[in-house]
Amino acid sequence: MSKKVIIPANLKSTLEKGPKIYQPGISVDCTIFGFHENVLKVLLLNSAHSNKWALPGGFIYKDEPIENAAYRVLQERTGVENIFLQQFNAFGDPHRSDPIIHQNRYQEYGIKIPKNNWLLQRFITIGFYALIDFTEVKLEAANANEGAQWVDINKLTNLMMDHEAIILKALESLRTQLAYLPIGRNLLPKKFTMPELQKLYETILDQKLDRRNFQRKMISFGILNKLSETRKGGAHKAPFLYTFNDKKYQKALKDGLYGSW
Amino acid sequence: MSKKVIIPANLKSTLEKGPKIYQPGISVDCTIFGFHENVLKVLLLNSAHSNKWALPGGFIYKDEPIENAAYRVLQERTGVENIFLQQFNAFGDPHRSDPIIHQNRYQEYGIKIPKNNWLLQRFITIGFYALIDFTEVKLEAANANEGAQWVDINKLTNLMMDHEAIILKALESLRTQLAYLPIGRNLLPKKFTMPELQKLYETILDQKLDRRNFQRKMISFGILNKLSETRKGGAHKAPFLYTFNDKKYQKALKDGLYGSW
DNA sequence: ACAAAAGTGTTGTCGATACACCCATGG
DNA sequence: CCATGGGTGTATCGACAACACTTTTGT
Repeated sequence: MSKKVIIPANLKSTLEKGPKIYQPGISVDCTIFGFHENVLKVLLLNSAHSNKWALPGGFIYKDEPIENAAYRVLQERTGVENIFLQQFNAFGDPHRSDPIIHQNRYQEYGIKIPKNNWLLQRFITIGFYALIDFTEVKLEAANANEGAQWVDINKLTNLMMDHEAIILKALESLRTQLAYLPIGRNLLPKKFTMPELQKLYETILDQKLDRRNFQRKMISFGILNKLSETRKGGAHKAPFLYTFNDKKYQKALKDGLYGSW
Repeated sequence: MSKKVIIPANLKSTLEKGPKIYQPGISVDCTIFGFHENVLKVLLLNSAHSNKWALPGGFIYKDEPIENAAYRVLQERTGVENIFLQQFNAFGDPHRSDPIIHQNRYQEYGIKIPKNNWLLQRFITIGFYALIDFTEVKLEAANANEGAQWVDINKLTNLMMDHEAIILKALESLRTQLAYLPIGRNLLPKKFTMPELQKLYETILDQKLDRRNFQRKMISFGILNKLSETRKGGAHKAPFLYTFNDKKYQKALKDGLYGSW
């Protein structure tokens, strides 16, 4: 897992006070999906020194629900309010966390982690995935050495620990959910066109879909409002804009797109 | 969560050595589904004194994968080998575990848990559900005060902490999986009849299904072997027996019953 | 005017549903 | 011999996939 936004002064205090204020041995990690220029991306942190990518993650305060901890991480990294957040799996291989990673990270600031410090012990992480409107995120470097960046999901490389496996599992879960829950509400801007929505589906599913059948199906779900405006400025015929019908969207989130058996 | 099979002598050692051999603050809880006499049941433990039902659960050894811990719990309670085991959710409300429960439990053996003992702290539990062939389970009382019993899922009452919520979430997950994964392999005896399989589905889904359509659909999945034997002894026409085709069943477990999009 | 993208319509196929009939068995 | 439950067949409906034609827009 990774840590919340910190400055060196806080690092030391985390080492000492960590076990007192956090649940020991547990973390949350968030796979944050965004969609931009027809590419599905994941928000990752990179450490200038270690040259490894990491999922945004954090610890859980002693009196904090797990979901809140995940939400806190998202807020810190993206500042976005309207987020779809879903717990999907716990990762607990005994050797998934590598003490050396923490050692190196602290080394960058000239700090040596004492032996047997809680940070060096085994961590079980609870994985969440989040869907976020790319256009609403303003990336702010936590500090000079740690920046957040969007990374193409098909170009993942050089990830820390088991973070790549976590992302792949998140994607798998997202695909499964796609089959019976509406998405897009959090991945697209308020107003969007049908082709944009279709591209999103095609990207997540990694598969071409028929333009007309897709449109009919989406409309049949009854969660869209068709606007009379069109998206001007494209090179060709202007497509209509849509918004999600919030009420019906929420209902579909609860009951599923197809109702029950 | 609950603890593994223990005798009083072990209770004290758990208090002291617990934090050294187990991951602190984390447990696993197993919702074990069985099917018998057309009723879906869950395997629960009851404490003679506390008069509360609890899910079989346990702790995770320092060097043990989470799944192994869950499997260990299943083995201890059921002795069954062929088990479908699935992680489905982590439960982490800060106030879900109640120190008084542990105090009372130990009180039964005349032991008082020291203040600040690890057992009294917050626990996050990782929920698994298991599907088990009812006929293969031999319930053995762990000790005089703690017995395991099958409880009708529609008659849950007086459960410990958040265990009822965990079971309901497990059932919900099971229903969802039913839509795209084969089940039954672990819930039914080797040989079974189509009406029996149907009853299983109807029970899990809590819904009547058409006899003939159900049969056609099941056969179309291609995971069944029809035997030439029939189930004699019933009051009416003898139904054919089936077995699962293990190879194709495993394949369906991987790829889903409908393939991918 | 034309290429490229978007809107809209039609048809065939396959699976899901609904129902009807026949067969076997125990009482 | 009849009530009950199980095996098998068929008609219909609807969802989905495949495909064609028209409309709009920028260049």
